[in-house]
Amino acid sequence: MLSKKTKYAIKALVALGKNAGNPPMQIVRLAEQEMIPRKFLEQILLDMRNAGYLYSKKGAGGGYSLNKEPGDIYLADILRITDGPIAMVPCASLKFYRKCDECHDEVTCGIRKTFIDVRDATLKVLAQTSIADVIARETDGHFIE
Amino acid sequence: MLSKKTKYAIKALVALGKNAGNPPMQIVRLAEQEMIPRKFLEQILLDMRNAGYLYSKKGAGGGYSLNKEPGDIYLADILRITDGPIAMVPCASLKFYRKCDECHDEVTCGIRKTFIDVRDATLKVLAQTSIADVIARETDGHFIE
DNA sequence: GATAAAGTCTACTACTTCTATAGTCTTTTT
DNA sequence: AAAAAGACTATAGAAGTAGTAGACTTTATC
Repeated sequence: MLSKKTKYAIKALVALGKNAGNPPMQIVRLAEQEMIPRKFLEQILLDMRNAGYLYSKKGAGGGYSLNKEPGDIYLADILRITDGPIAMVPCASLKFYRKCDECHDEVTCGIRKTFIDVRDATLKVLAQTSIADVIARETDGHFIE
Repeated sequence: MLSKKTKYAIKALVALGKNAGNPPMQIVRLAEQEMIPRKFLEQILLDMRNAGYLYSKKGAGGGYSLNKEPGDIYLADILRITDGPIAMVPCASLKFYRKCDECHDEVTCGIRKTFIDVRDATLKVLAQTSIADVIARETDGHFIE
């Protein structure tokens, strides 16, 4: 399951993406608008800023804005910042590889192979879906339905 | 992340799959062989028995065996028993659908649409990979490497 | 240069879920 | 009757998640 942290992160990025062009958005406003606990959002934004996805400005008139194009921010990268590995087992992770405690021989592990396939399938979606895509899809809904 | 419960479940099914044809396997033996805490395994096997995947027999000479062909037990079904939903957000789940608390309008939610795609990609693997496949893949490794 | 408006950073608490263990009961075989 | 198994329920400890608190720093503006 996706953590709330990650959902909040995506929502915040989407909101900031829509706000592009305007003056930066304050945490408080963003929190109210997206119904995210303020202090929790604060931490999340900080993480994403430190990862280079957001630009922040202190002081009066300050706030947050995107540091990249919405089309260049992929969900896979966000998930990794907020939730860590995308793979369902550590030994199948690309960026957070770790040996599984339960695993004796990784080379012949049938479970591992399957979950590498799952990881690849998941990444095929998440590494190709950007914040811009999410925004685009928000309004699509009416036509599909 | 996959829970230990699920990993243990898969390992147990694989072991029982290999044991097919022989007399049923006792929990204690299975636990020792697969290095799974005995009482924890007990619960897991019980869940899978109640879900119809295992056959159990009490008393001397009793134990556990598969109640289906290894080729008819799919990982997706096991995951659902032990870990619940496969989708990363409840509102994108096929079998455990639930509204997301953070979501206002599900129809236009761009996040939901993306995670339905992820779910479909994941299921394409997990709903087509059986215990028999996992067993087959265990020995494949040598040739691939 | 003082004040206020922002973000930064660290620590902590409450809650929930996961992992594991314990113990008692039931069934079946010998 | 005794022993060998599984069935079932309760509980404890550990880890992770969500959220809160508060003191600190930077910047704009008057």
